[in-house]
Amino acid sequence: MTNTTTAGSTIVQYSHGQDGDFYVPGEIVLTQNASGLGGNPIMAEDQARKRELRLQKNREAARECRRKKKEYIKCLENRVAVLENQNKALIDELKSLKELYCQQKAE
DNA sequence: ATCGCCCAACGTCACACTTC
DNA sequence: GAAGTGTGACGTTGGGCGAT
Repeated sequence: MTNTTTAGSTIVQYSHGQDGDFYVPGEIVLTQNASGLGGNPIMAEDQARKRELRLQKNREAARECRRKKKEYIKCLENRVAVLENQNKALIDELKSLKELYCQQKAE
């Protein structure tokens, strides 16, 4: 599976490998940032490298964030199931206690 | 076969919050 | 206060599935 995403003026491609996703960087487009650095190619390259690093970290952070969210939702669903069972049991108990009470009252 | 719709997963951006 | 981190919002993609 491959994916291509356009974000602003950059093109990002990624694919699913055996060990998860691997990143295939597209052409790095240097816009006004490069000229803002006085056109220094080393500084621009450094900026681009920093940006790639930040994007990669954020990509992993987003994955982890989604994983945690899914886990949290599963936890909540489990809790709902447990509470529903408890509620059912308490209703049953109340019902039998009421019946017992009515029987004793009739005697 | 293909079209349209829905869903899950993804990457990126923006922004709030935390850490140093 | 700058750098790092977590997360909501958004747009994109591919796969599944029913209708035609």
